[in-house]
Amino acid sequence: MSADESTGNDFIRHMIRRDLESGKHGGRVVTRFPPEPNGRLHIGHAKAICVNFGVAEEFGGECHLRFDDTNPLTEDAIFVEAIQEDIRWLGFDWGEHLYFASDYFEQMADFAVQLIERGKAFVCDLSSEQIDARRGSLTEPGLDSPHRTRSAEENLDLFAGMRAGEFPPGSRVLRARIDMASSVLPMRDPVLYRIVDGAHHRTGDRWHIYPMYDFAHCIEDAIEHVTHSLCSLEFIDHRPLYDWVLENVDVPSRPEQTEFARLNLSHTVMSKRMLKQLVDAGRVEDWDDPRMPTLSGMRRRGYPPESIRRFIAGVGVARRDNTIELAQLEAAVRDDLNRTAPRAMAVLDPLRVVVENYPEGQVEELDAINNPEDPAAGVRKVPFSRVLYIEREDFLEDPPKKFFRLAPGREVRLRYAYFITCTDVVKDADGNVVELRCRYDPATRGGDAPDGRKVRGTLHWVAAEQATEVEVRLYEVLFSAHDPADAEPGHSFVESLNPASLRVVRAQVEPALTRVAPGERFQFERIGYFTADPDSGPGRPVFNRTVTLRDSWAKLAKRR
RNA sequence: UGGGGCGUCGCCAAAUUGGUAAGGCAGCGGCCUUUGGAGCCGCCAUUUGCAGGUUCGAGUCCUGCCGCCCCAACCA
Repeated sequence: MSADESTGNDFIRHMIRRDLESGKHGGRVVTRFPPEPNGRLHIGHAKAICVNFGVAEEFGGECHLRFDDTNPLTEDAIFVEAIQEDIRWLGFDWGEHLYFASDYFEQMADFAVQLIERGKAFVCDLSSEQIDARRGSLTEPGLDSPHRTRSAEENLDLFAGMRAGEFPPGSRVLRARIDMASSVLPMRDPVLYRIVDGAHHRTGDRWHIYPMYDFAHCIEDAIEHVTHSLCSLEFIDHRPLYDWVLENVDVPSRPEQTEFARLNLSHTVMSKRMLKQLVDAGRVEDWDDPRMPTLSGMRRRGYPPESIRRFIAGVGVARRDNTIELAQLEAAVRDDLNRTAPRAMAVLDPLRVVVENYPEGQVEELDAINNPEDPAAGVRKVPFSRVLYIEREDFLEDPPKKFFRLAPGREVRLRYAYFITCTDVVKDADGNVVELRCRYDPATRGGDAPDGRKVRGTLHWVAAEQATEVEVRLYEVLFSAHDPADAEPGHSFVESLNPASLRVVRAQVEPALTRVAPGERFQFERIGYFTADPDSGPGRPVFNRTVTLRDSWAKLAKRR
């Protein structure tokens, strides 16, 4: 990953540098991020956002946030707000440049009239099914509509009728007159306008006709004087139509479309349809469930926005299909959190330890470093007393080779506290270990042995009396399949949902972890990074596991 | 199948006008360590889908194959 957030040498930036040198577009750079307000943003959108805003920033241009709200049937104002919140959170600012496609409806209708007057568009009375039947196939040309040769006067009259709401939805459309035999399917007399019944979240019932993407998008770009219209690869077949519309209508500028490959992430799905299905079926809590690849989900999961930007910069921008390993995203998240997250101790699966030679009733306040990577983070006090909790998996009665933790007769260090030696193991009637009896060495206070003796293991711990029990949500990948969307024929992507994607435990945490605000991020020493969920109450935090620490012991143990 | 896009290390991704294969993630060794974390050091493509050709020289040019993805919504 590069030091700054831009790779600076992907094909798009090369192109823009070339354009700047040649003076194309008057030496200006104007990009845009054009979300449709019909769902929440996900990590795939983050790439488009970073590319568009990033490029504008780097070349002294501007990036417009434009809602592509041309389909009132699927869109909703609540997404307009949510999308802005997510983009701001990611760290981008569109300044004055907030636009809505719906604000251009009047101009678009005028351009449609221009096309009609120029004999480039016609009103077609065919039904959707009939148009479909006449589209031809990949190898066969389509059939001309019987209405293709209507006079401009008649078309103008019919279009005015459509606009006035004189015809029912589906009864007529405005189509471009291009070429029904084109090998480029979007050029086969594409629909430009359809009649829609239903209120638009911004224009209400003012309109009865709505423009299609291919007609609307290029005009929106042109109206805003966008210079570089960057979109995903799937639109490459639409570029001839994008250019055709702009050539046949009197637009104020000539934007240029360039396509790049969208982001795919392993172990998740990126389609809005599938994400919505997970929400609707209750497979996840909501769009912002911490397991979702949505920006709101990642925010709640504890991913710092900076880490997402670094991640996007690290994977680059190119034209080939790609699926990035989840591990790469997690590496970016760890890299950020390692530097910024204060450390604290929490025991997720407590095992009681009694330090037999420690005075009953005594409590010591020991110094603990808040962040070894950041001296400015300072130190805090951690209480130590006779009864403690350690992680159950940090003790093994019969330890294998290379297990450096606690075992009968073995000495380990309690981080920032003392060396302890396990002297006895207490079991219940079923033979389960329920308590450890240990002795401590008073000379090792703070964790250093004055005689210089070494211990291999250092354990995190918590003083039982002073600890608070809290809820901790342990997340894993949502899907166990590498590419869930690529399910076998006859099978659904939901079948590869990971049943262990959420596990809730009750943990014991040190005092520093009880008064935290939602969104605060911590490293639980030796375990992973956690963040306080919005579900947290005063003094009653709920923690989400953001990502585990790298665990070379787990790797070693798995190998044997 | 017509059209289009793409094939460089397990996953991403660089490589000025052809000049002799960056980097990141993952992995593997080692050092260091009061987090089995972090950090540090080292290893990890005689080779760019395949086969030919041009050239002193090809990932970059030419020819022919092979493979993957996208397009037949009144969605975007």
